[in-house]
Amino acid sequence: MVSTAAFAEIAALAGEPARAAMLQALMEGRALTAGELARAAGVTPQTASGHLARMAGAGLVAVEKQGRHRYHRLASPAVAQMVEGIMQIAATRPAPVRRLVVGPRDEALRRARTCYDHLAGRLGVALADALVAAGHAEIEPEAASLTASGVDLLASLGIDLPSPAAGRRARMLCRPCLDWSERRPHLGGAVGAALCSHCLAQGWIRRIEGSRAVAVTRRGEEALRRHFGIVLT
Amino acid sequence: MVSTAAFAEIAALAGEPARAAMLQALMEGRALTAGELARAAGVTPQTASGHLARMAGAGLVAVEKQGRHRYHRLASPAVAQMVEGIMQIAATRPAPVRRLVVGPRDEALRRARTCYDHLAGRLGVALADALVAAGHAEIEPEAASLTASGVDLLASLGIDLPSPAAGRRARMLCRPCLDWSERRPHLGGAVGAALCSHCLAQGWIRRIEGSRAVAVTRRGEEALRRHFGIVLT
DNA sequence: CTTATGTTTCGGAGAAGACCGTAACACCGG
DNA sequence: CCGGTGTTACGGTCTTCTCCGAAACATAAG
Repeated sequence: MVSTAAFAEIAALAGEPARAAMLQALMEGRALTAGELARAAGVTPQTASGHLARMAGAGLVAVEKQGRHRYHRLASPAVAQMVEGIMQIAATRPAPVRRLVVGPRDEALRRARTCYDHLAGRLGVALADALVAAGHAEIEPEAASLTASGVDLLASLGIDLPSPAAGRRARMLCRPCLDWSERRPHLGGAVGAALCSHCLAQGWIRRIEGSRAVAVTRRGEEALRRHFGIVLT
Repeated sequence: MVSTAAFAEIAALAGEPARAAMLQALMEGRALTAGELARAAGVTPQTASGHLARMAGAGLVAVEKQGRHRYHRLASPAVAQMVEGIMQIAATRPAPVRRLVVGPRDEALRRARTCYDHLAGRLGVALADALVAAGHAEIEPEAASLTASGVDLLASLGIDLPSPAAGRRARMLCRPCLDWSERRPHLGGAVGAALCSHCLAQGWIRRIEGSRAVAVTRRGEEALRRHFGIVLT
């Protein structure tokens, strides 16, 4: 058995508000400094440092020294998936008191955001829906797959997909990810990551500072409409 | 954002040793009484009762009254997936002190066990490998799929698969699940569950009391060899 | 009705852990 | 070599939460 103690320790690490906030902040996929994470969690740098040391020791975050900064990121996609899993449950909880005022920050997040390394929110779901509608993908809650035409389309856009099994297969299995705000699956995993980084590289979207939200640029709107037929509301 | 508070609350619930033990016990997929869970966690019934009430309130476990017993089970497959995700990380942690003596109980678990609703351990992985080798399935870390021949095979064995999209598609996407003891993917999700329950129903395997381990019966050995070409070491 | 079993509620004791202030330590740029 | 900034270590306070004993409640059986 995965020792209950080890299980509890990992979960307990994620179960403290300050550390939880840091993990969520790291879900934007970038590496952040201890100071940034301290601000994100609303604690002093000393406190954050202690938390980060513990999480690093447990293999939740990886640290990279660079000059006088120490960049922290999630240790692996597996950790991101664990965080996703917890968020999934947390999101299905009945809201204790329905927040009447949903800030603009929330609205931006629901519209488009990153989920570790891929796109989520209405944008992520719209992208997934568009691919399915055009026969480029099959997406179910448990698994997903790019069809041959989907692989071709992405290749024609210059998105280089990882090539498992020498990439000789026309179809390509990929990971679905249940969107917590839309409650519908979107594309995650390596394919989702490739799509997301391509959108960023092409300037179709850009990150909004200090948040996991992303903004769709004017050029992005046009590109998404032309290539995928998406018009984001 | 999924409020950090909600996220932390869920993780904290899973992060207390007694509750963690209960969640792990519930991963065998059956509904257990409060008393059984108390024993599994090594606490008194009063303590367990309190924990279970909190977890039920948070939507982690579902309760069903039956006479003077109250049966508790994981509230949803999503919760099982969250637990799996945490176990994944806990399993990759460097073992603090390598346990030299691995009990027979551990050996049984590594050989064959249930993972919420499907098979895991060497049996689960061998089953997955056999299906892949025979061209009945494609399994990758991120996603998996039964091929047309796989769907036919299972149908011919009398395993009724869930039929998404009216089941008119020959192929069937399904969920891979990384085995924590074997570190390789096996079949989970609805297809894995169908396979597992069929094995149980046919008497090919039987549960070992008080554990997530299962034993392969003599009849099961033969059936697994005949239908899938599996010889479990 | 009475007894036995399973479960929940209540209250207090005890332990664990988060937090910050202060101070020391590393590294960059000049 | 020397400020300035980002980060880590230490010590003490404080809150939080787990845990069990005792007792009440619910249900089934005799």
